[in-house]
Amino acid sequence: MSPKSGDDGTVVSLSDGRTRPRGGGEGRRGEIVSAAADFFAEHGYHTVGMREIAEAVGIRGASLYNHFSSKEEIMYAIALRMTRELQDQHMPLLDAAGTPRERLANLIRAHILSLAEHQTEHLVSLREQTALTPEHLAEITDIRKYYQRRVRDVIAAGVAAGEFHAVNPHQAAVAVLDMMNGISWWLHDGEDVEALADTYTAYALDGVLQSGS
Amino acid sequence: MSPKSGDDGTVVSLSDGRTRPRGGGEGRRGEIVSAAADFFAEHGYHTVGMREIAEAVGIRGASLYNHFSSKEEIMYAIALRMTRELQDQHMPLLDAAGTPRERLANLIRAHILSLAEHQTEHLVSLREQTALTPEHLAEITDIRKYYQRRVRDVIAAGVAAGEFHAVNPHQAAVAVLDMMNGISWWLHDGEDVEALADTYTAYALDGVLQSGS
DNA sequence: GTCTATAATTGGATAGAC
DNA sequence: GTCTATCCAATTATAGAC
Repeated sequence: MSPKSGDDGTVVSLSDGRTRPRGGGEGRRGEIVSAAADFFAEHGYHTVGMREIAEAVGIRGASLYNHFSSKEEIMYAIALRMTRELQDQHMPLLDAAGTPRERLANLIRAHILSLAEHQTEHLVSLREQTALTPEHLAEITDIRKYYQRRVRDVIAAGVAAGEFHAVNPHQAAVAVLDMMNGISWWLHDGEDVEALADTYTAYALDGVLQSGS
Repeated sequence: MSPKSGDDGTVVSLSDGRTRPRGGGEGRRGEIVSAAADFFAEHGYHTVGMREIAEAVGIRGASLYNHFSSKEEIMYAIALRMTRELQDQHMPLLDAAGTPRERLANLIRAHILSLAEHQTEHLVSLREQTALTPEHLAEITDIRKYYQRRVRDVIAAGVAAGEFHAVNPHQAAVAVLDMMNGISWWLHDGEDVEALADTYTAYALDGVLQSGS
């Protein structure tokens, strides 16, 4: 087994010809999460059975319980991966040097690019929140709220610096995030994601945040 | 039974002190749909049992089948009520006299007001699409697409008239609709809906549609 | 870590009396 | 139209061998 691969040797080919183990490098667990996310996105959390998920990764239903203690734990892993990944990768962009406008532009671009890269997981973690236990939901919600607060703060900083006209940073942050997250519902393969990111950056920075409301 | 009421006499009090039968005036069926929508919004379609819905309207689970042939038919009624209502009530606003900008402003306001009035149904019909049969989903999707096309067309008309700067009416329509529909997820009682409609109208007309992308 | 077999429960839907 | 009683299928999760 020469190129580094998943536990069963499954690999995913990248655009430059190299390969990486399927499932985000977490081995079998990552494989399961990715397969489950695809099914959940297509058919919804509750219509998908453990047997289907298992079959997709080449094992039997019962064997899933060697990796996750319940179906909900798989869903939780999806939601956590998405929210944490967005937070860990994007918050540094808001902490970096630059004007508020520049920092927000970087975040919007990064947000849309990761959303496009993990579209199914993102859609599932937005749509299937009711599948989470109250404790897990609370944890996910906290992370989301923190992310939203940070966006609000950089908008407020931009308003203070005279770069934006919006008078209500909280409401503007919600509107911009809802507009971006909506992309998860309709983005299809073959779309020019870079152009999409440019367009939405303009919608936000030269649009919503200049509307003077 | 003096004021007009539901089959069981249940009434809803309006802001001016008058009452109307609960459930949108469709009698028992409307009552069931409203109760189901509340539960679906709170806990998700699949976590809610027929027995719970029945109990909420004061009957037994089996009796629901005198009004709906299946649980999915209840969900379908929710989705159809929301999509058709938006279409029937709002398309005339786009057909009326006035500039594209004025007509779109009227639609945005009406969209947000009905969304606030029927928030739970709206959230459910957006989020629980995977609960619908393929046939019903296709029907709902067609109505949604038509609505979106009409918004795109009025944007295109506004661009042609020099009222808007957006170069891609389709993408701008999607962004504006996603931004508005996002409201369903977080709107809470006591919010000033009129002010919200004003703000979002500005986000769209003076924001996204002036961003020049 | 995966398997077969099965437990345990849930939940949508039906039958037939009233 | 509503009830009680029940069926039946599906599905999460466990037990214990390999």
